[in-house]
Amino acid sequence: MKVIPRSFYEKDTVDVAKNLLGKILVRRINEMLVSGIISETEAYRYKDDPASHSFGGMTERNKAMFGEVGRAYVYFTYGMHYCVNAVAKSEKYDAGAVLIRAIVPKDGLDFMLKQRKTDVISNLTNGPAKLTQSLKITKAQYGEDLTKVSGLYITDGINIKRSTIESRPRIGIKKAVDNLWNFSISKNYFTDY
DNA sequence: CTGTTGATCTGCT
DNA sequence: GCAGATCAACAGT
Repeated sequence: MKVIPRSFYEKDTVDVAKNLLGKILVRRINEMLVSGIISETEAYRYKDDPASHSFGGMTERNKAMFGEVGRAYVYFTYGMHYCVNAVAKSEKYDAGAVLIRAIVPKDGLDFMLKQRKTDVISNLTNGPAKLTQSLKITKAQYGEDLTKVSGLYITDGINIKRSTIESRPRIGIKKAVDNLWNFSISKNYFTDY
């Protein structure tokens, strides 16, 4: 599997969100690999996106969104949950990131089950805070380079046809509801597979 | 400094 | 369907 180069992330945040579907999110802990196929993403942009963390300008928490593309933006929310984003933006914007909302478990099932303290595989990584728990992603991965084989990176995966991508309003968002920036692989894609 | 709200999930009702 | 866990940003005092 080839690691995805930085140039992949130097495009419009919304396009990168779509392109990330089907790619593999890989977490390396010591020599062990834990990974999954990215099946749902959301785009968060900048001044034109009131729902984005970066909308109000740079803060200590969101500064990764203004930094180099192809890096991880990890944030803590609701007092107990972490979520992962891949920093991605075109030259037109100073900030932007793609939230990874769901993956399909691939390698390291045992580890994930242990992390989540459950035996229901379908409930392992089907939410943004669930997948970070399964892959043991925390603030320690803040700013990690996703374009190199490091503790956290993204590689090539399966090919997704453009027509099998579904768009919806982003989940749990009240602002900018007209932006259909939640992207997922149609369930039919997996049942046919 | 204080109170509210949130890109959430779990467990109970 | 709702409370609880309880951190960071923000608006208001």
